[in-house]
Amino acid sequence: MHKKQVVTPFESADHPHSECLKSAISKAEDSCASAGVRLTPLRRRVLELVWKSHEPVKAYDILETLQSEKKGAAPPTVYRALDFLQQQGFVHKLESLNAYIGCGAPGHNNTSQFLICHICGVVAELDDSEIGEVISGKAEQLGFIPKHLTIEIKGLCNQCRSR
Amino acid sequence: MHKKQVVTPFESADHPHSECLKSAISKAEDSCASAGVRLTPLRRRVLELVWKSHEPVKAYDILETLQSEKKGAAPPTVYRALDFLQQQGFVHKLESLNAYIGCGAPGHNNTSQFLICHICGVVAELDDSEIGEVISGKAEQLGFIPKHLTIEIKGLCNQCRSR
DNA sequence: TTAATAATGTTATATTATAACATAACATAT
DNA sequence: ATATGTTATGTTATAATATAACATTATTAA
Repeated sequence: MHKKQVVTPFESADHPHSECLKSAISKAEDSCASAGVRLTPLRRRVLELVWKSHEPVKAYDILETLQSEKKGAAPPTVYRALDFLQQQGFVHKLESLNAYIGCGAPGHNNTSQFLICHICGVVAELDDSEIGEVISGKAEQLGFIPKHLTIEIKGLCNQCRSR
Repeated sequence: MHKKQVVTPFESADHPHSECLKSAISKAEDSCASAGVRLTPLRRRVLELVWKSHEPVKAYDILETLQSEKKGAAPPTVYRALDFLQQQGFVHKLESLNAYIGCGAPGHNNTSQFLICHICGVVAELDDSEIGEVISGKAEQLGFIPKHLTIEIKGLCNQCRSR
C-alpha cells in the first residue's frame, strides 16, 4: 500500500498562511546554509513573493512588486532569482501555466505532481512514489531513461466541486 | 497486465517517414469529414509541417516556412491553425518545450504521455491506461476531479543511450 | 589587500502568443 | 443566383515570457 505523500495540500482560504511562508523561508535558510549557497535578500524576497499564496505566481508579477519596492529591477533580476530557487528545489515551474509555485518539501522531492484547480487556481503538490514508479517503469520498458518528469493535472478541487 | 500502448514509438532516423505523414493527413481528413469540420489547405499544410519529423516543431518555424511559401502569413495564421489541430486532436502541445508534435492516434487518446529525448529531440507518445489510472486515482482520493493531464518525461532514448 | 568568484545592475533583444478589426470564402435558405 | 449568416483568413499591433551580453558591485578566499 502506497501513501498519498501530499507535499502541499489544497489549502482553504482561511488557513494560517503566514505559517506556510515562515516555514518555507526557514527551510530555505537551513538548506542554503548546509549547501553553502547564499540566500541573498533579493532571493529571499522573491521566495517570499512566490509563497504569497498557494496559487502560481507569474514572473512579471514578481517583477512588478520588486520594482514598486526598489528601483532597478528588470526581468533578469527575477529570472535569475527564480533559477536559483528552482536549482535549490525551493520553487517549481508549472510548465503548463508559465508560472511558479513554492515547493512544500524541498529536499524530499523525487518527482512532483501538481494538481491545479482551474476554478480557484489553487495548487496542491504530491510526491507520490507510485506515480513516479509507474511512469518510470513504463518508460524503462521502452529503453528510455527518465531524467525529469513534468506532471501537471488540471481539474476541479474538492472545495470548488462542493459549490 | 497492462499493455504499453505506444501510440508513436521512437522512430529511427531511416524509417519511412513519408508513411507517417501520409497516414496522419489521411486520418485527419477522415476525422474532419466525420466531424463536419474543414481541413482547409492552410490547416492541412500546418499539419504537414508539424509532421515534418518526430521532433517537436516551434510555431515560429512553421510561420517561417509558410511565409517562404506564400506571403501574408503572420503569427495568428499559425496559432489559429494549431488551435484547430489541437481541438481536433491531431496535434499536441508540449508544454515543457513550447512546441508542437503530431498525434499518432487521433481519436484514441485518453491521456497522452510524452517521452522526449533530450539528446536527439525525438518524441514518443504513449497512451498508457495504467499511468492515467494511477494519476487519476490519486487525484480522486483527494477529492480532485482531473480534466486535463500534462505528462512529459525528458530523458535519454534507447538509441542515444547505445551511443 | 588583492585577486578570484559570485551576485546584481543595465540595456537590449529574442521568443512565444493574443487582441482587435477587416476581408474573403463558404454554406444555406430563399 | 443571390442575399445572408457563419467560418476562415488577412492584417496590424501589441502583450507576455524569457534570455544575451556586458558592466558594476559585493563577497570570499588566498
